Amino acid sequence: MSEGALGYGFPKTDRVTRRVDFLTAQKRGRRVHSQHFVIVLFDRGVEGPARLGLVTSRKVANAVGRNRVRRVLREVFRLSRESFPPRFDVVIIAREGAAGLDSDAIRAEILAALARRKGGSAAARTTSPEASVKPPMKP
RNA sequence: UGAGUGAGCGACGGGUGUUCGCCGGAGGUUGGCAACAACCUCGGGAGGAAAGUCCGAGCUCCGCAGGCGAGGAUGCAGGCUAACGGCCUGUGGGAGAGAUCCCGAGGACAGUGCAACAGAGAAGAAACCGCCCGCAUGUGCGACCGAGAGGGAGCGCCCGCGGGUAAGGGUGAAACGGUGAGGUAAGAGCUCACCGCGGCGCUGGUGACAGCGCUGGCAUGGCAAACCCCAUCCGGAGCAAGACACAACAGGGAGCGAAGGGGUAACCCGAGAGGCUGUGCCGGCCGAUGCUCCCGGGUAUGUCGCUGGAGGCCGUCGGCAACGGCGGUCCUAGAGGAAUGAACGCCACGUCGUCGCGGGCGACCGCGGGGGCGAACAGAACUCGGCUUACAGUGCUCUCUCACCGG
RNA sequence: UCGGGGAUCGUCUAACGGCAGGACGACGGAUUCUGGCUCCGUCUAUCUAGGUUCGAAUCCUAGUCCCCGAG
Repeated sequence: MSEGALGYGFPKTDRVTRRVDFLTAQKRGRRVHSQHFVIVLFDRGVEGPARLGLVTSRKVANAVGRNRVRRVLREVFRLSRESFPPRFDVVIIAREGAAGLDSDAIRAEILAALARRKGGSAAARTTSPEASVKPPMKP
């Protein structure tokens, strides 16, 4: 794949697809909580793009509602790649009530949570990964 | 005329544009020995219930001579179907004013059970209050008869014995046929008429059953969604089935393990067979519980199973119908942390105001313009046939209610 | 995908097909100077919809929700 150029695509390599990866991320990763989501960030230690994994249990909604939440979360990931640090596995766990939100509310909540992480304990680590990220190109 | 209510039946379950994306398919370009990867083009990508997972099958693996039993399911008849607990057409019941709808609808003389409370009595019954007959008969009053002794109809109160009876009272969800008449001491299917029930016969029907006739006085009380009996059906598991290819680790086998040394031996030491440091040399590090190869097993993982099928639509023929035959035509989801989306529009649709035009005596209706609001239930995970449940709107039929208009 | 179990006062739990009981709690009262303890009394429930039965928490059917197990 083309090195590091962040388009708006969402190929399979940018997803967490193995159960083991989910488990290690949830076991070792850092957690950021918001009202309707839990975001787990785990540094794989290997160079590569950010990968997204989604967890929506049956408590969130019925199948249609769970699908919608996942699609919107993917859309947030896809259109706001600069907010997701490379090398990290990002697992987003939806909580009860997430299905009642509209797209804008979900986007705002996720981005706010990620920004809070940077402003917090991650400040010491500075922005070395983020610096190499090119700003998103115009569509 | 309009609005609404309830019930039933049927079909449907929006279309489309732009931008950015997703899934798998075909073709092409580039890179690579190849597997493959990236990109480009083309066309495809949720449902009537995809849902619940309640039945029935296909498919796959395991098991299997046959019989009996256990366990489970079904239960009016005939038909349809690959099959079904499904569907169709009927039969018999039930509900309703009606359109119409509902029914697990075999057996209670095979056996075992259950029925609280009330009531005399609750199962092949009983005699409480009653009614009737016979016998026995206490006490008070006592018309009347008699000269008297005494007898004594009758009335009041109290108390039996034996028998008849199942009509009446009352209890209950249910009391061993119902109503009426005759009959009787009083009563009783004791007799009769009608109804119900059973049996037999005839007729119609493939049958469930229906109609008619004769007959029995009725020993058919209820509950089997109590145990159960009878009849029929059922081997078990499920695509995480199952098949194939194969890492690591562990297991088995073979080979290597110098010179030299120790030990009876297994084996050990060792300047080292070999490995790491990208490769070669030097150097460094590790190093016999090691290294290399082979074997079967088959985990992680990958591939297959994986979608063209008891398929949809149209026509025609047979059938009341479910359905079937024939002909034509169409096929376009196949993922695997799980695609079919997001944003902004346009057009249809429904609804609420409003404006214009047309129709009608009128209540109102139709068409058009512009605007606001709304759009359900729900997401394929091997595939079919059903059932059940959820659902915005829309069509038809029937019922009822209200408002208004005309007569 | 398959299998099992459950739902009863606010909570935890009982109940051969026959009046839904108990404990804690709540409320009211008594006792106390007040509160607690104690005593007395009261209130409150069968998950939903149908069906069988004279009668259903119990039996049957459908649905909703919860819990557990197997791969």
